[in-house]
Amino acid sequence: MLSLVLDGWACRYKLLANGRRQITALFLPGDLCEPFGVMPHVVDQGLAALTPAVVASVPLGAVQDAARRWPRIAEALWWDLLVAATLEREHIVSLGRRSASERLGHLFCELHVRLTMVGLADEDGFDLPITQSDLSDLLGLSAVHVNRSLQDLRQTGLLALRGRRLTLYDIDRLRELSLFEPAWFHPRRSDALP
Amino acid sequence: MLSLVLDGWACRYKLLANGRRQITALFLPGDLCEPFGVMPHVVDQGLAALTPAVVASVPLGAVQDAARRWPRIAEALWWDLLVAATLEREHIVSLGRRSASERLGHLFCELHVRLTMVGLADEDGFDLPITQSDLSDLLGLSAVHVNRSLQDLRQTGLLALRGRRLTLYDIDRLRELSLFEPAWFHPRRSDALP
DNA sequence: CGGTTTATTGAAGCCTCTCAATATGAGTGG
DNA sequence: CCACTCATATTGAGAGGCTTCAATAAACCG
Repeated sequence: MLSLVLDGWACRYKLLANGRRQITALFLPGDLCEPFGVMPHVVDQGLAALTPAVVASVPLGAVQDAARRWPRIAEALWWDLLVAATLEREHIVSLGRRSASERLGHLFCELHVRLTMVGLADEDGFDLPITQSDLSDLLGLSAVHVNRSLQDLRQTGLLALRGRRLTLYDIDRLRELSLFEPAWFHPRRSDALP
Repeated sequence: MLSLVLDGWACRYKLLANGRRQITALFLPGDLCEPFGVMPHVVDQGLAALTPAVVASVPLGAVQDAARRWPRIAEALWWDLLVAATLEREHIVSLGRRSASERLGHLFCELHVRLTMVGLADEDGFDLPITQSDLSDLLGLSAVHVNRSLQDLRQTGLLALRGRRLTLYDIDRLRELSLFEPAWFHPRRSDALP
């Protein structure tokens, strides 16, 4: 089954024996929950909706047929695979080598790019429908510290977060602070086809 | 180009603007540096040898031909893709939700499994040819703290590290301490084929 | 409106970091 | 075989980032 998020936010996560949760990937509207639909019986991680969500499920066989028949579909699937892998690697970099504020800033920059691509963000910002506790599980922090780092970013005048709306006042400065390098977002499609 | 490590250890890494390095994936003998050879013009990360290494390079075209002609090859490539992705996700979990000692222990457990699969480890342990500084860049820690956590593990009687040889005295206890769950290592091959 | 989730704040402590110095080891050339 | 050098490992001390626990405020929901 290939799962496609149509609306809402979802994630893949792992629950450790000691009760801690780490979110491994975040899925926005338009995202595939598994690259290529591959990865069925790998039970090591769970899938969850972070907001009410609408998800389309396509049987693997249908995906394979479509990919075989229309090269553009195969191309899109490879493209998705590449982007997802890149995001995952950047996630590792964030958790390993970025401070709390940098992680938050980097995430917001990434979300801004991704949401813009599907028409869910404008220049000023976007809707952030998940909780600070979710953010903490995504960024490997405690919820309390997420809250405090968020306040730092606000007091620096970089952003505002009221209700569910995140407003970005100075994206360039936020990117600089977060060591965000959007270069990784543009692999050339034609290279992806095996 | 699909790169295959024949001997030695290599890695994929990212260098941040502030000079910090994060290793994103570790490649042991037998590993492909890019799943399916995909990912050429994605310039966001670098490839480096951590020890003197021998690497085979296969032109992408040849890989595609082979995969098309012999299903077993395609199957193996998908298998590799799955395992690499799983390792990457587990890496995220480690960086986000495991302490320094747990990260080290988990890494050693993982390496023990992977090296055993290619005949480079026995029950007692294996050769660890990389430096503590490399370990720190892999685990998102400082080199100093890697050293101290290593000493903790030694003093607990779980392992020894003399020269380049890592000896594991009590793998079961190490796995428990590190929240290592080898379940993720056994997706069923037949599920992988798209 | 009452009840539940989420956000915010305070205080204390531990884990991990940085800086800096020393020790150990490996490899080289004399 | 020794002296020298460079990389790696180890140790100490102090600081800071982040965590935990716990309490309060604010927002959301039926």
